[in-house]
Amino acid sequence: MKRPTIADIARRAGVSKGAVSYALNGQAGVSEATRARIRGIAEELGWSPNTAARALSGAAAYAVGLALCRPARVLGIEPFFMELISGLESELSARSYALTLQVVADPVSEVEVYRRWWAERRVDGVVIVDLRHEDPRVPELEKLGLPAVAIGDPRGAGNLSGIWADDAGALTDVVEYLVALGHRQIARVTGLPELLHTRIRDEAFIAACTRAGIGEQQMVQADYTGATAARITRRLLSSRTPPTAVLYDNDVMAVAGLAVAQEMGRAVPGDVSIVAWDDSPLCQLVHPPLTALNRDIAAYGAHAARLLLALIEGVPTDDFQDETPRLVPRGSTAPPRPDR
Amino acid sequence: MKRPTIADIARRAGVSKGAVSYALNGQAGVSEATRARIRGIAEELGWSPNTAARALSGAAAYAVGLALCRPARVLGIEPFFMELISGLESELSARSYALTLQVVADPVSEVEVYRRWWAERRVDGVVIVDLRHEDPRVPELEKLGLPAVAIGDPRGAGNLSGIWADDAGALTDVVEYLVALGHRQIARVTGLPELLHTRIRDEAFIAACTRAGIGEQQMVQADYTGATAARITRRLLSSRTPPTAVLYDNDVMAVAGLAVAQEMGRAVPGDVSIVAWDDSPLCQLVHPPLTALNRDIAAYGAHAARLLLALIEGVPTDDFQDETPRLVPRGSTAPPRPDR
DNA sequence: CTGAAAGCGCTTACAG
DNA sequence: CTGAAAGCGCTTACAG
Repeated sequence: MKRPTIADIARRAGVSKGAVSYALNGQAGVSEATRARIRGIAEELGWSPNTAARALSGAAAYAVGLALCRPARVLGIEPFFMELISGLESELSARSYALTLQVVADPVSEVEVYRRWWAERRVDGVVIVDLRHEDPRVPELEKLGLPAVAIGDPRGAGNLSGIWADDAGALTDVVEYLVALGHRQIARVTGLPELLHTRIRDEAFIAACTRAGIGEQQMVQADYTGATAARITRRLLSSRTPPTAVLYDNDVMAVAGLAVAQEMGRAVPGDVSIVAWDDSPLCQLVHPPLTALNRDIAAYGAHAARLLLALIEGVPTDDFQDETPRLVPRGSTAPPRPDR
Repeated sequence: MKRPTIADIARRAGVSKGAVSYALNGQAGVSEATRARIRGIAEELGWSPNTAARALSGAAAYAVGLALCRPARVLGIEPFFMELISGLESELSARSYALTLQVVADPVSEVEVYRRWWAERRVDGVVIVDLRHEDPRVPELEKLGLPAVAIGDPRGAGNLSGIWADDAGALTDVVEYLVALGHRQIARVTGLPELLHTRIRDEAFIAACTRAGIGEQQMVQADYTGATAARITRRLLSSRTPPTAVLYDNDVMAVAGLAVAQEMGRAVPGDVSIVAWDDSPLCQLVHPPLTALNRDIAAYGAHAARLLLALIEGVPTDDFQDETPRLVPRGSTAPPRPDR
């Protein structure tokens, strides 16, 4: 048998379709008694709204979009994205919003996807990640008028609302901790240089090292993959004055760095200390477990979803600063050997 | 300005809306000349179909659903899901289908999600993963009539079409390889026992060991998490007759097992060989790199999407057997020490 | 091969 | 507080 529509409910309740719509959507226009009766009938009939019909009538699509611009292999191994998705989901599904996902090859096709989604009214809003310096997506989304929340520093988010955390502060904490342990030769293996947070961390790293009177700090650009991090780490550890501590911009690279140290017979943390940005379960999977900057990525996602839903409903919103990543010391950091 | 509709195109082309619809959807009913002209105008106007209107008219929703029933932390760390999603996506987006994702807490709410999706006509079909023994989702999906493709052994998929691979064969390969290396004490750390493929691998493991005349094989139930695998591995390696080779049911557990061996001062592969099911990049991130069963998960996803799309379009389909996972030997396996 | 029309299931002004 | 009606942008029989 066919699924019930509001017309069925209206007939059964002896009211108009309009009244049913008002009753079911919690809008003014029906008495509480009628509303309760209509709700009861809807429940009894097992009614659920046809989202297509809703969307066509100019109401929301009840869906939120997320486009991911990373190659499959990188997406797979970095726990970040799935944790973010879980966090988004927890808020969205509680409000019966669906999450529409698309993997894209580059920022240009990402903008294309947003344009299409919005034109087709597939989504009511989007969450963007990996904010870049002068990010082309920001003006484009503003122009489209598609509600959007950016995960990243507000300085790069234009008029979009954003969820952000104090990366510079967190990075400074790490440097000061390593300096306090006695390290003077500190290296940083960075993420993709075009990403805004990479720049912010770069600057904080240099500033913190300068403040500590360290001139020997090194930065090497990488790309979040284990392969690149392994190559760089081999080079760093083979140099005449190898660093005594290395800070990696994600968990995957830090794990790869640890493996290279082991492969080269260097003790961790005896010969070299290792710190990972992003304390995923990966960091506790290896031996020694990695000292890491911990942040609750699922919470980021949940906050982003809440902000976006508010935006979609026309509630004025502001940027949301999430917790600053916390340094969690584990077995991969220690004072450098005295002879160094 | 408002986005163009087929009415705008029809006016401009001097034809009816119906003709425009036929032309744009590649259906019979218009001459090729008219079709080309209408297509040109649509392009010029920047028209894109309103999916809500399409769906409401009884056509497809142009969306496919995927519900994931794993806790956020597990989802995050196991590369499997993101790779599967990437594979699905590659086929779906090429055909302008969206992927709708939802994280659910248990199989019961998973079925609820399917019911709602289908009632709301949010999706045209779904892909289900982690097939269980006597999986309740299978009869439910059959009853709903929601097109569905299962990733898993056809023996558990009922009338649903499935993408599967010969897990038993792959597991047998591993055992025979280890036996050929000289191992007699082989342990297997399994995945969730309620999953169908866990049972299939269990049986294959016992059969292969029996064929090789090995009585000492051990199986310990685990849950894909590093924490559980670490605990089990500590116990295994502490026993009076520790295994000389351990086969883990996913990459995460194998990496955790390696870390425990290192923590306990056991050499890998000298004291114990390690094999991982699922050769994700994780396996090559650690030292020594892990011998693993390699399969192309993105390809699984792509095949599943293709099968589902065919099903949605009413094309008769059959199960699809994907490649058998290939054993990739790396540094974590070797003959056992002669004194053992 | 083409046109005019009904209808999908909602929402939302507009009258009462 | 309630009802009748228009309309969202498509698709698809049904006539010509």
